[in-house]
Amino acid sequence: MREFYTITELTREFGISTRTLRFYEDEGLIAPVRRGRTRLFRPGDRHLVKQILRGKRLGFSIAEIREIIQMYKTPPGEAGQLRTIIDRVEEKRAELRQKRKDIEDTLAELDQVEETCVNRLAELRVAS
Amino acid sequence: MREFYTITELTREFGISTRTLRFYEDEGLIAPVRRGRTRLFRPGDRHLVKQILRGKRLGFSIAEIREIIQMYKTPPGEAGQLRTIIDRVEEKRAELRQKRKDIEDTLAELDQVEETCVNRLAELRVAS
DNA sequence: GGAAATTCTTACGTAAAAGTCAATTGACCG
DNA sequence: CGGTCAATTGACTTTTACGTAAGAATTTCC
Repeated sequence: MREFYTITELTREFGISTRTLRFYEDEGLIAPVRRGRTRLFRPGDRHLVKQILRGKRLGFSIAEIREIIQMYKTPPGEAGQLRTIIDRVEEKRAELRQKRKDIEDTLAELDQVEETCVNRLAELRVAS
Repeated sequence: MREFYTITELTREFGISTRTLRFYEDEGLIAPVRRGRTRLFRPGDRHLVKQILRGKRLGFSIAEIREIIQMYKTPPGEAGQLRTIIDRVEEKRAELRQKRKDIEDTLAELDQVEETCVNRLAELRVAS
């Protein structure tokens, strides 16, 4: 595993722009180190970018993604804080399960659509 | 099943604004009938709204939702068109399967977070 | 060592998806 | 018939998530 990635290496790997990565840094989602003014992305930063893009695909806003990322960085914290985190984790899981159900429902309806199409095609073949 | 719903009935049921429903109409996602200038939503319109909101939860844009909705309205079409639809259905399914995988991955990471928290809580209890 | 490429900051622009506000217009109720 | 409540259209505003452009500083390559 490489020690550092340049910004354009990551933009190419993930198909995003430099503007986007800098924006994510402004938003506090990633914090690459610097050599002079130039950003150096560590493997951990790269993994964060993956998680961010995964969140985006699922329709989470930057603010929501920031919350999720903060969960990943579980701080040593005291008991009350730990329980708060556990609660938030459960909330996010509920959201994700809802999305998963939405997906299953949509997939089922698309199956229906395809079946209808296939049947009509069969009818067309019989009629010809 | 009721014949018609008013706009505010639907806004209350789904927790959205009248502006939103009118916006969806402008965008061609729904087409409620009119009594004078007032919109009357039929059960079919209501179901469409459900599908739209499901799409939104999954992070689809209005344009993408419009595409999906058009698939549901499978037209009688000729063979070539039917095959085009089948192809598009398969594309959407691929997208949905990607999202489902993203969800599974995120859920797994959240499980990890929770486990870490629970373990630390246990340590705290031992130390006390 | 000079040109070309990469990176940086700063700032303004924009598309999508509504929110908000204003001015009407019916529709119903006592 | 007067009032009030719900609905409509139209215009302007806002927020999010970047795009784009300008100009300076580095770095890299021949």
